Amino acid sequence: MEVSVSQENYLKTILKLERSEGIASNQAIAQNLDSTPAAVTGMLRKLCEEGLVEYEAYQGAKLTQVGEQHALSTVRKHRLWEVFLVEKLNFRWDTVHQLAEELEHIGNEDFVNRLAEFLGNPLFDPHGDPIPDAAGNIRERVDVVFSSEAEAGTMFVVCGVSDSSDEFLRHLNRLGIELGSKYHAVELFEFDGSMEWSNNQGARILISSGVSEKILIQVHA
Amino acid sequence: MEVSVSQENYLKTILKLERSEGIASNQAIAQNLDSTPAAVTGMLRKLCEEGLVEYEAYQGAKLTQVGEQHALSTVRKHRLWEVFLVEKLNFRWDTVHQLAEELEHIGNEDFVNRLAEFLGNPLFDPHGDPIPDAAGNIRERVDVVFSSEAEAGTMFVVCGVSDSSDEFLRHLNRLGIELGSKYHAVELFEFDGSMEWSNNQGARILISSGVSEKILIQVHA
DNA sequence: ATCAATTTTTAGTCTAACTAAAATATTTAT
DNA sequence: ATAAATATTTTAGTTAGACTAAAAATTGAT
Repeated sequence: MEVSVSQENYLKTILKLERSEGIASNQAIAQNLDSTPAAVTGMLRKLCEEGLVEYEAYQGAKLTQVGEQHALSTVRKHRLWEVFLVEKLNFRWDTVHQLAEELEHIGNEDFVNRLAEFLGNPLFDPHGDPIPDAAGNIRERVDVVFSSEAEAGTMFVVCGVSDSSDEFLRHLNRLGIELGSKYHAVELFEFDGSMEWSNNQGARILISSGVSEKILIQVHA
Repeated sequence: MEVSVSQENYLKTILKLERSEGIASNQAIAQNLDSTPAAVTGMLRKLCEEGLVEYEAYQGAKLTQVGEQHALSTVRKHRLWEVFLVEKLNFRWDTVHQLAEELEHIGNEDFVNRLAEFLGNPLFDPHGDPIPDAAGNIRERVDVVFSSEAEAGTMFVVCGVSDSSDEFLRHLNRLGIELGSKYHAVELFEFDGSMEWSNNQGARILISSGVSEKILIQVHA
């Protein structure tokens, strides 16, 4: 049973939509993959025939056990490669997505597991996204909230982003924000939802609500 | 200028044939890629239009400067990935070819160079094949001969193979021969060209001419 | 029950690479 | 120099995989 690159991208998208919306609608899949609902119908039929997706006409798509394992394996590969690229090859976190998008389609389980082992079985990728283990289990993080929720006066650590686009990550680079950065929430401006943060050197930065709503943090005890 | 996977495989094949035969004939290319001369003609036209190959009808193909650089870069990637797979992920040398064949088509110069740097800019891959440097220079080895040439009484080190097929490498595994193995040529049997070697523990093995003609060695001074 | 939104069907497109067989060019041997 | 053998190219069409536009069907909300 050969799964094509395009098919793997469908599986990944369906996994994501299933987790966020419960079911993957045709239109949502099309939007995510920059395609059309008609094309999606065709592919869902094929994936259904191959036992990767449960699909009844007009009822949207869900992954089968097999399909979900495959999708999780692809996500696992993607995130492991991102770790490799950042930690071993010294890429910046805003430049690894496209390469990982290509690398994720190569090789079998054995290969991925060796890669994971080599990297020390990391739990999170450079954007803070959890890496599924060999069995497909994702340890979801607890105590993680969006930085827009941080109350004035609290200390926190940046531990993820909900948008891994190059543009957003480059913006964070300019602000000097990266995974592990520690800040103090100085003030929330009700007027526009923007915030002022200070770092442990006392330097202050202003964060727009658009940005603070995409940064994941853990508040210090 | 996008070069497809298939095109990169053509370039690699032409490079190989050019080095061994001076020019790459249509038939030879077809044979190497398990295709037909007619298909090769079509692809050579396309590669010529894209400036990767010099090609005049009926005259065979040669790489242009650009085409050669591209082919060398692909070979570089292939061999670096083989080093990665064997040294970092602990694959055996007879199991890395297919994976490297897929990995070699991913990413740009920057990526390869970082990979090389990470691996310590190795000069040879796990089969003893030289790895082109970033500029495309291959340091060909000197003092290397086929083991079938070893005279009785000499000591030598295995430093390469001219056949990297899984079958051959697995055969060497069974014989206990690997890169860096040291042997003493005990005797050459004129009858069938087979040889007897002994290792530094005194264990003796019989090597058929078919095998000794594919093993590259450096004779000890 | 009706209408708007969504999904599916239909019919056909596109790209990249391939093949078989006929036609043409080149090379080799005489 | 020329015929025969060999190699290459042309022609015409195939295949695979995924896509599109527009028409038809279905669903869900009121």
